[in-house]
Amino acid sequence: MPDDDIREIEEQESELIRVRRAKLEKIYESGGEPYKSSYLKPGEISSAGTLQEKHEALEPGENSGSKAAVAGRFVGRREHGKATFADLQDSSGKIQLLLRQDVLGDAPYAEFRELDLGDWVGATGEVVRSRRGELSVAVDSFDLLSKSLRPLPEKWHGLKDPEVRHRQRYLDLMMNDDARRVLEARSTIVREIRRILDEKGFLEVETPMLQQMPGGATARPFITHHNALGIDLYLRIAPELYLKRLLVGGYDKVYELNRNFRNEGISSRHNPEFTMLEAYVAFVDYHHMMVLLQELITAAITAVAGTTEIEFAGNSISLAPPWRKVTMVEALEEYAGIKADLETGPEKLKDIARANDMEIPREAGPGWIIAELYEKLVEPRLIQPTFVLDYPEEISPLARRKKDSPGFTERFEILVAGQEIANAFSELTDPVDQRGRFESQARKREAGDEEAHPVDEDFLTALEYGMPPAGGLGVGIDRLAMLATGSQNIRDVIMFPHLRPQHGRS
RNA sequence: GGGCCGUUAGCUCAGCUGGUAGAGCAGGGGACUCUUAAUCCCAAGGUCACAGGUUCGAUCCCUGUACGGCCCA
Repeated sequence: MPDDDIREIEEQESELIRVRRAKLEKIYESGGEPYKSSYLKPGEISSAGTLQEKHEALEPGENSGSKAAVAGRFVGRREHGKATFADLQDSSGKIQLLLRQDVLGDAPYAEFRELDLGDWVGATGEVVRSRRGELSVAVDSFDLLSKSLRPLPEKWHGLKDPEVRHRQRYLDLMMNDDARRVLEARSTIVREIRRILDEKGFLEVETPMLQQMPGGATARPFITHHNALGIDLYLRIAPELYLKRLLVGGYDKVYELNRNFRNEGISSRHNPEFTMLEAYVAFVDYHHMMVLLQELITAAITAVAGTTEIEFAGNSISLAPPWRKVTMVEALEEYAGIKADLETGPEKLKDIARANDMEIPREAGPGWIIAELYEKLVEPRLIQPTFVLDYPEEISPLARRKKDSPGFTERFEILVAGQEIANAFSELTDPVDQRGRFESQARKREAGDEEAHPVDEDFLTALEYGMPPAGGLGVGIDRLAMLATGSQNIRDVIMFPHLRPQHGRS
């Protein structure tokens, strides 16, 4: 890059950045290295949290007599002429540095004053407690580990702009304890779920993300392309059909905790890629999956919140089991005052739907209308954890039919705070029935329903070899993390949520 | 997709039915050896998101666009 261009770019930058670049140049000119390769040896650096714990008993004004090394981002400075207090932040918290010109020497003290907030710094010295009671490292030596060229967001109000918080998550993590707490809570949930399933003898597996036929859910997929094969592939909308193939293969407890991709709108409750737990257990039906789900969800929430009693969007929610069970048809009557089931007759159902401002696609049958009424009128009102049972067959092409309840399946969802948290059913294992379901989905597809399930011959072949009776479940991990942390926006529980591309920036 | 709201200094925010913008923090210079939003003094910092329009004159009024937030579908 010609010098002129560099100069032009620098002129466009703010004064703040230019000052930092000048300091960087100065360090190079004096033979310094502003980007070190390492600091001390592993184990020699103490975390802020460890020091705070270890020296808890140290009295204000008292010196511990023991030396320590710390390393972190330089985030605060209070200068008093020949003495300076500084704050270092590491992943465990903050620790104060106390620097004195008479201890450090004139030149190093002046050098420290050249540091900018945001720089990574390492320091050694005696652990002391200041007269005002703040645990501190009385610095006898320090090193600049990495120079920061950009100014930090404001120290007191922090970084609030949700757009910057999500686009530049690293700033959010630096500035907002709450952002760290929420994202770490998500990690806790995932760890807890894995721990429980592993203890129960489940096998964790990974099945294809790139699929030739996107199945296992009703949703529009992302399309991608395989150059060598010359074919389009789809990012999976669900792992379901592959996990079931593993049951055909003889595994009796499998799970996958991984990403799904659905090509739909982005909102405070939808990210195009989201994390889902899917688990399958051979020889059980959906009643068993209710017990398992209750255990998983209460354990995950408790691991984060310490209790099953949580607050969400102004509601007090008790997740203590057992949770209430209600069928979809019962719920529709109880919460919406609508008496409707598959006996009601298509014309009457359509009248009810229209009376509730619903648009009815041409290919929609009675089962679809009932489910849609339920979703629209009942779901938002299910605040306390509720199992909603027995979904119409029409919208459940992979679930087993419910005996004595024609047109319905052994399927349930868990609703908490008006949101679907989990979905489960007694799996359909009958290959002949499954083929019929696929075919009726295919007819919907032909009639214009882009989300209808395609006929998957390869999966049908697998089923024809025999799949054991099984219960299966899916849990939306992002939704669960929202619930556990009281986050009302899915973007707060995803490290790097999808945002629209910005104009004029790469 | 629709409605409402927002976008002003690096960050957090003010800005009066229209007269070319202010504060705090951060940054620069100076004072200060126990502060923790340190304090005090001085100086500096702006394409008021972008593009049009109305007007003698627009951060302000109007239209459109981009991005974001909330609500609805």
